[in-house]
Amino acid sequence: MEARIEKIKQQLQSQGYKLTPQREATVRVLLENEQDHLSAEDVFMLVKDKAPEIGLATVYRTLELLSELHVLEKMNFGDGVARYDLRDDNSRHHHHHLICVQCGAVDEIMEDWLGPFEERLESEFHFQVLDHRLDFQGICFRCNERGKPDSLEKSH
Amino acid sequence: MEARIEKIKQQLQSQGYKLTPQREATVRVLLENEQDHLSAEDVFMLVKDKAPEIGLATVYRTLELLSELHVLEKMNFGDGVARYDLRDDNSRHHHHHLICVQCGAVDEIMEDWLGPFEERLESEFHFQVLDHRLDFQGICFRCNERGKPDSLEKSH
DNA sequence: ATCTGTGCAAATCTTTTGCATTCTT
DNA sequence: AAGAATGCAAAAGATTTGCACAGAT
Repeated sequence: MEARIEKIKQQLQSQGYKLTPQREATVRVLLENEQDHLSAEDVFMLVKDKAPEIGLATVYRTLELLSELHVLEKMNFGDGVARYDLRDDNSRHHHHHLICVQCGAVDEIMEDWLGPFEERLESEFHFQVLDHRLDFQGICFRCNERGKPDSLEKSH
Repeated sequence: MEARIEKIKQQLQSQGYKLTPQREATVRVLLENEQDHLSAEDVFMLVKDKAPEIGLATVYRTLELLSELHVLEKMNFGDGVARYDLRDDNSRHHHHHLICVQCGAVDEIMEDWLGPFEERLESEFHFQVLDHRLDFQGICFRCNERGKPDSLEKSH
């Protein structure tokens, strides 16, 4: 954790920015909730516990800055708010999302299935791929289990 | 075209809704610009040519209604506005997007590459897939050509 | 008459911006 | 003192909602 903060600090400094207390508190919240796809409002509320004087605008500015540095990825799952994902260490991000339409959970698959397709895009479509995004909408395993704990259960 | 409007009319009527003149004008705009991923504002301006008295709220309500009926898909490409895609005739939609980060164009690939993965998700992850979304960000063939018309051109 | 749909304006919600103040160097 | 960063409040932009009115059955 400290190592990752140190790294982000260096990414900021290499571009002339500082890791201020507010920015650090924001980054810590993101690290502590790495799987959670927080919205700006979510981050704001969590950061307020650590640094109650912080303003919402600062959170937005920090998230924007970190997105520009490719520390975060700004995503939109269609619910009207932007959500932020810490990126894997370097450049491209290689995971996919499983979005449950029932409970709203967003799980991640930490594999990259798209390499072969990206090659086809470049050779056949002359499209130079910089990044990708793959989301599946459906019913997650938790909701599936809840609905029919096992095949022995009677329906009503 | 008329056949598709007729079909949408029936989808509406089967749920107790009517294809009013405003709704029909909206649908026609969507059909005429099928590849264009229009925003609500875009649709509004185009519909105004056909039906100048229409209100923006009506366009929003129509787009929302058609999305609920799965005639349209509401998408978000990250530029702060929702965009709408006519869906292929029936249920699941099977095309992918190539989003150019340089000129903003959104092209479509009318193939479905994900069938095998969806099977894996169901068997390995117990995730019941209802739909998916696959977007690639990169540089489109047009911008690529503009940048280097052919490989004979010298760089500066 | 009733019920759906519409236009307009106001309200709401998320995000951005202006500006005076604070912090860091 | 100078520049960067912050907090607050106001502004902006997209979308939704309340409501009186128009249209169709």
